[in-house]
Amino acid sequence: MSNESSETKGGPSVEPGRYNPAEIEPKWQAFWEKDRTFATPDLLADPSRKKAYVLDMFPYPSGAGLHVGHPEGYTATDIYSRWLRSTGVAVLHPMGWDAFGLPAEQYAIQTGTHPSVTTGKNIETFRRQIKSLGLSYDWDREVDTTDPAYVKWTQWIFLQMFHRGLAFQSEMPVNWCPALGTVLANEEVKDGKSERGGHPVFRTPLRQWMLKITAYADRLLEDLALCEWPEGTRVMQTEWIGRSVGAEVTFAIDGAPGKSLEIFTTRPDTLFGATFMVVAPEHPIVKEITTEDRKAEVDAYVTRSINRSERERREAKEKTGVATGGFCVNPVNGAKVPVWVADYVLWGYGTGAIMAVPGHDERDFEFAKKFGIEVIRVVAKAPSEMDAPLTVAFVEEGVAVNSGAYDGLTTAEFKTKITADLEARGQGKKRVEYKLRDWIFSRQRYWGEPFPIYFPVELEDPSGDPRKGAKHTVRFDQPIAVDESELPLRLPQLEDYKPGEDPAGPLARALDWRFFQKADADGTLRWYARETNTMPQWAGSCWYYLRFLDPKNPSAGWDRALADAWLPVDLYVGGAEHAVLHLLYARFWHKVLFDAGYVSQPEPFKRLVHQGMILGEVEHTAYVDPNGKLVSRESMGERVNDAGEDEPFDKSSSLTLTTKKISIDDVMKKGGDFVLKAQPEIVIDARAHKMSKSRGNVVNPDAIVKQFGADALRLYEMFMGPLEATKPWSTDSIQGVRRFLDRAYTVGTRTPSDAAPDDALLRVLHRTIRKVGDDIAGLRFNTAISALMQLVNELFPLEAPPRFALETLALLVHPFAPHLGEELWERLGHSGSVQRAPWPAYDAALCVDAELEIPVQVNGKVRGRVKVPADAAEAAVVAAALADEGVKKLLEGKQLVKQQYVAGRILTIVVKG
RNA sequence: GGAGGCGUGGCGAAACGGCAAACGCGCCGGGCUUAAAACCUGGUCCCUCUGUGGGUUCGACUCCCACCGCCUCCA
Repeated sequence: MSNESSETKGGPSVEPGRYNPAEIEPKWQAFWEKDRTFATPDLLADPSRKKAYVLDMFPYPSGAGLHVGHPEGYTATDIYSRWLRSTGVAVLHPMGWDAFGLPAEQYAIQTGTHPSVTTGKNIETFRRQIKSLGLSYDWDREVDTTDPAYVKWTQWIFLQMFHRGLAFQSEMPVNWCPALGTVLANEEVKDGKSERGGHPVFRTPLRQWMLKITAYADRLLEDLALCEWPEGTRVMQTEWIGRSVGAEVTFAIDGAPGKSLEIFTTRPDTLFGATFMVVAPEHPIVKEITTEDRKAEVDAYVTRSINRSERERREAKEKTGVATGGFCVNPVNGAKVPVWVADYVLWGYGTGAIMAVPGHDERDFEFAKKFGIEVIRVVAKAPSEMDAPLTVAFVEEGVAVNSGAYDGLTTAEFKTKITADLEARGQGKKRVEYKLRDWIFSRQRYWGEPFPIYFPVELEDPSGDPRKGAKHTVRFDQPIAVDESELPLRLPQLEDYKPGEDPAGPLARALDWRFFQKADADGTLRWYARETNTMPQWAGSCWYYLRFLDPKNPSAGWDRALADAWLPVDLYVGGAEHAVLHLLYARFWHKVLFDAGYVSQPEPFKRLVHQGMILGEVEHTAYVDPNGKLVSRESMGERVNDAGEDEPFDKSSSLTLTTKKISIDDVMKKGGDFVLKAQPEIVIDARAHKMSKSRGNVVNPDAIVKQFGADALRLYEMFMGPLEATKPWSTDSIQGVRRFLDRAYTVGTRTPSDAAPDDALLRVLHRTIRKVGDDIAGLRFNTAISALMQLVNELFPLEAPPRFALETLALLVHPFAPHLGEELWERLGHSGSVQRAPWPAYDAALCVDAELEIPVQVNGKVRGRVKVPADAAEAAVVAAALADEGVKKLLEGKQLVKQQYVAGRILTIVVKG
């Protein structure tokens, strides 16, 4: 109600009787809540009804609150959902919180506040902010992954995997970061340091829970065909799984009858070019094969390598390795080939051993060159090039050369033939290998789901108490599942959340929680120890879309009948940063549940869309050297400074440059560049950057809602450009959509006339109905809004617009600007939500103008325009065109070659002579 | 280095292979006002002009090839 200038600074002031979002938005939000307007219909009671499950990737409720990127995807799904509901579809559109995670725990470490308290507060903020946007979620279905009632079923799913042998323990060399007190995934480690905080990371073997995602590799790959997903995302998943077909080949070890080395290769056709073998430093054969004289060097190398991370080893610029002194025998030609150990071969992939073919593999070539090993060409573009020297590895396919009886075969033929031949001789077989590894599923942290697993404890003194330090051994090799009736297994309260230097994690210190006694079958009390690792943050988000189906069910994670009715998710919207891991993990869990009979759809998410990133406002920056001299863009280079950061420098003077913000008023366009008005020879940068605290260009949605209203924020974010595109923010442009809402309100609240719309207006209305509906279905919200703007511009001059026009406006605008839509609908005399009114229908015949102006093209150029009735036949259009002076002149004395009329669009005539 | 995407007015953008620039921002003028903002109203020329060069086609922003530049992800 307040229109004090201090509160609306920068935004439009509100006069009485005008559009005032501060008044109508809370009003309708309260109405929806009371009216339960967005309650999910009971699909089981009405199984024939069309359904749509519309889902947003639920957020991690961070302390920073909502970001303008969040409303982008949320508004898109909201518009889609509201539109679907008004067309009679049963819609499930829920929201929840992915609330386990590191920040709350870090905060707890610093302040001693329990993470559940921090999490609760953050959720409250997020919920308030999201509700202020007028999003049509069914809030009765809200879920929180940290809620014990939710954790219960996360643990239950884990047990299903455990019982199926899909969850197992393994000693894994992991990325252990003592500072963070956790094991990090490979993608969380950059250059030997943690991505978060930059703490050093070490390779160390640690007992870990693993999930056997590799067992599903083929199905995860194949079923991508069922996913209507962005091409890029499907490609990324495919590459992440990394299926490759090749052969496992057995190389006998020279001088050790009966002993052999198995290698995996995708290029068995290059076997004749194998001039050495390489085994991973972890390979057990290293010990057996290394000769006495090589032992010291090999041992030193192996020790050094094992401490390097896999990533480091893969990315290493310089190949390293040492010869073991041992030899293998090439099964195809009996040649003796030396065996090397080198860390560019990874123990986790294939068999941890390769045959090295320097002629046709880049890494092998590099290695051979460095160590002076022979390079043999066995593939060539043509047989005549069999002796062409190799200056780089020839990795393409071609025809076989120098390969005995196989010479002349194409790469593909050779692969098939040699694989079959090796198999017949028992020296190899076809093998499929994946880049995908099993998923390291445990974290040594507090704020996560505890594993519902415990282990027997063996005491040196059977009457001792392990909680009081009695000597004991935990039998990790005998994991026992917590009985389902005892779920959820809750986290203990702790005073101290710090991870500490013990990789077992903070839960290991909760002795009263960790150790407990239980009676045996014969009645004797025995000690047990709980698992002290917790699950990673991914766990909760792997199945939240299932809990939304049945969020309050105390006796099951979800009801199977509800899953059958609602799945799959019809539209899933979220950031591209989850293109690989979250989506792959969730698909994996889903398939496990599918196999276990808890869901009957093979894939969880049918149509997936990634909303584009919203960047900060465009900034104009000039480069300045230390003497204050401006340096033009083209003489600027980038280099790495002593601190290891990229920095700009002047290529002519070599001085380090700093950036200086330039006001748009001091800038002008020259050619394709922006230059300073005062010094046009200085080219400056004009671009938008990612929003970040350090850059100070973060836009807070709360402030925008306060200044312009939620409908304006929603509309602006949808009007900026295509949903998937990266777009720069512009506060100036919000004024434009706010102005539109203002005008829509002004015209929409005029007293309607009961007269029917005239023909022209009627056609505009029908065309707009069609356009807006089609665009919503295709998620083209920017063009739908443009059509609504045109409609309002059309209606604005009318003092008393026809009632039909105003009702159509209210109905069409409501998915985008729901508060305004409701207000207009109410002011037109309706009671109840506009959401319950049916979406207007259009008449296709009324979607075109009665009379069209058809351009006439002669030899590729538009030479005239003719007005014809919309349904005019080709002959009539041609006749009209020939009557056109300009066209007639061009045709005189020429010979007609071709004439084509594209109905309603264009008439094209081609003449010669 | 690889994969995916994108290059259209001063800016965000629009355009089933068929009138390039809809819609909005900004800018300029007029009205209202003592004045300004807001609001209303009109304008935003010229250049066949869609990153560059080729090709397909009666016709290319759109399809194909090459190049240049930018972004994202992976290495």
